[in-house]
Amino acid sequence: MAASTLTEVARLAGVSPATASRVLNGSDRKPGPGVSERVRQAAEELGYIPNAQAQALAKSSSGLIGLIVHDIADPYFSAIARGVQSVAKTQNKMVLLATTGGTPADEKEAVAAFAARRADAIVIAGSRSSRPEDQKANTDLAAELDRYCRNGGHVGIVGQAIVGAGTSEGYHLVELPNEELAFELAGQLAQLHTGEFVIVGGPEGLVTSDDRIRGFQKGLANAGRSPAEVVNTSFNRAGGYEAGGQLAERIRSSQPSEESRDPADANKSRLCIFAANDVMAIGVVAALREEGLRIPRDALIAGFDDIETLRDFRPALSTVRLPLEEIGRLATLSTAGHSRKDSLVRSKAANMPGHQSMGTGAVNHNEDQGPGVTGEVKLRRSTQWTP
Amino acid sequence: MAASTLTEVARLAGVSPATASRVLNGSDRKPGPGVSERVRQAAEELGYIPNAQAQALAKSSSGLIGLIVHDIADPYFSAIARGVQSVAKTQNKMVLLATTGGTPADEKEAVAAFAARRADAIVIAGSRSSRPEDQKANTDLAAELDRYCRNGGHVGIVGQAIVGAGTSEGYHLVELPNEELAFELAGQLAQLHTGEFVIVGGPEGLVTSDDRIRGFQKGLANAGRSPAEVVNTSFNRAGGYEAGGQLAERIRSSQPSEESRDPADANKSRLCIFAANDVMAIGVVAALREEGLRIPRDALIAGFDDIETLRDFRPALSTVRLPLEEIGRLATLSTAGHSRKDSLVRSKAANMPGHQSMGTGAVNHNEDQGPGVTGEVKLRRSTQWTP
DNA sequence: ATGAAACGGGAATGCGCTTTCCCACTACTA
DNA sequence: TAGTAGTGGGAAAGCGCATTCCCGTTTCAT
Repeated sequence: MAASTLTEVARLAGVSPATASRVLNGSDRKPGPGVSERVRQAAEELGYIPNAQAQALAKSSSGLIGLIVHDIADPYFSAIARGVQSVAKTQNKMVLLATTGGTPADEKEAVAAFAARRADAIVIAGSRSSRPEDQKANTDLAAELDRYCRNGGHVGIVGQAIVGAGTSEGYHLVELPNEELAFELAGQLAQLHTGEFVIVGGPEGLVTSDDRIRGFQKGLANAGRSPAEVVNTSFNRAGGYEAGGQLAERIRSSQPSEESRDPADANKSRLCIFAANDVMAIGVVAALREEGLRIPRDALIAGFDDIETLRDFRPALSTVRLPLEEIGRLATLSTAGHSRKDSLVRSKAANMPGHQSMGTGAVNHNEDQGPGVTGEVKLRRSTQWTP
Repeated sequence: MAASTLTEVARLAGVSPATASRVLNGSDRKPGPGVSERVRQAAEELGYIPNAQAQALAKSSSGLIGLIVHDIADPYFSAIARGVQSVAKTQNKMVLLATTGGTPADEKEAVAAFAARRADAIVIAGSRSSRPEDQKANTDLAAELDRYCRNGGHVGIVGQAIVGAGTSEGYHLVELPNEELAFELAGQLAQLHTGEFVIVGGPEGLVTSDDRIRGFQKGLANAGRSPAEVVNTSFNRAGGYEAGGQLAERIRSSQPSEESRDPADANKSRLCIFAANDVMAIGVVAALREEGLRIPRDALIAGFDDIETLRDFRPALSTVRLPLEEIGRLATLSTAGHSRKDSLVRSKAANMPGHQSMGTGAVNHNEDQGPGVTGEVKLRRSTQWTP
């Protein structure tokens, strides 16, 4: 018992397949009411479901949106995925998922697979890699994307432009103000913390991480502070946990003895640890606590992303809110044309008030005045420490 | 500049499309080495990417796995999605995502859409609804699934069987021992908590929630405790937060005055709140804290699922570990045939030691000895309270 | 009343690929 | 040497649908 076809429906309704096709889909030609009714009824009777493959083949448009993420279980990506999914739904499209672990080679594979499926659009989330060993794969990825675009595809990129990719028609970049927001976060933290800073970041060459680290360092410099030491590790909870273990030792050894401890200078001796994302920050906290240290008594922790499920964490992380779901929406909308008149699209905010020396020049890099994303620093003044 | 076709490759290589097809895909007929080389080179030169739609149409198998979830940003579902994705990758398939918010009508739509795309398999995660008003939609869903299966599709269902769905060949159920594990959790909690219990659950008729509530109540009864009051709300953080607000008042009003408070009887006056999932539990905690209450001083909180990003929450939730990623894997594998000899598949553990009165009879319901899932209670003995 | 224009419907072609069927040719065995 | 099995390749028929023509009818303006 195979699925019924349009031809069968047509035969049952006593019309030609062409007519059946016209009534069952939104064709511009509208058959007569009597005929329409018969066809619709026949379709109902047979439980007809159009073969999307055949449709796609015939009109070379698949109704598919490809989404590329590092890891769908990472709350950062799943939040973006929700945004993508939501606009896909409004457009009657489906989203095809590919997870790559961040490997450019896998991303290239995914793009090829999406191209093979004639996806109408591809959304790439997740940091680029600028590591030398990934350069070749990045070039291949760029080439693959170029080809996809030349064949009429649209791609929306979240974060950073893909190095080596041409600026052809189909490219749409949703920039994330990682550097700017990290800059601002550093500035605000520097105001309430007089002690030392340490940065826990992802592996060198992970652009998102590097951007945030760079911004943070610049923010410190701008506040007249010396650069923070950087610990590079993996860009996830495990990495944060590992770094936290190292830092715990260090904190303990540099701590004043229990007797001489004075709440008044706690702030000076205390470390402020900036983790390049919230999940890492949580890992840091877990490790520190496991070593018997207490937050915020022994260290101040800041993260990035403002992950939803982590907002109820206590003491609350200082972090930076990124509207992840909207970012996903924007990236998807940008591929659908007409995005600039959409109300969801706002101009990118200047996130570095009163500071021009960062070298980025104009804040909005988008030549085409494309969608911009605004974030927000969420500072937690958990300066008081619990003994 | 359109994408190149197989015919073009064939022409460039000086062979027929048939031959080109044979060399570029794993056909059973292997053309001569010279020819193969020419074709492969021509394909390379043209940057040929096979049109998956056309392939799917021709061999009526799409290489697609459909995944239906309530909300991809919910960590419960994104963990399952990761599992699905991982086995999809090993099978060289792609996963198509549909989010439904739990509405059976939307789930039916999703199944139809997947069927239209000729998905090789469909995995449905997310609780069923047993509410009367959803009955019609459930029946429709079952019918749609039945049809899909009769047409050769395979479906893997996570959690509960879909009411009204026939037990045809393609059906595979990955049962979750929600009731059993909640039973056990209640038993263990009853051992360390002498006070009252309250249950915060999802809306009545949400089967997963109902199962967990029922199991918990039975566990309490088995421990000689009176049934807990049940607060029904939405099955997410917001619901937990709302319920937490109500409970806060109640806790405060029933609390002994500050002066007469005696740590010795804290355990008796304290409430133990079981939230039907971790995210709700976090919501409860957030609300209680906002009302000035402290955990675990003023209340004990337990959850369910053991969500990864929530494991570092302090004080740690008592919860139940469900191997979500593996559940996703199992559900996907079950649709691929041969799952029962797979090493990942273990028999379902009996999670109700020494207790036979629950009425479920044999613990393993799977007639076909299909895959089973084992969970684990994670009790947190945070009985000491911080003043 | 007669022409053009609009309309409702069907036949046929093609989307890009797989697969069956068929043919020519080689390499055996008897 | 003749007959047969095996082998590498091509021609062609779809897979299920959209769409372009094309044709017969009706409607309207002239």
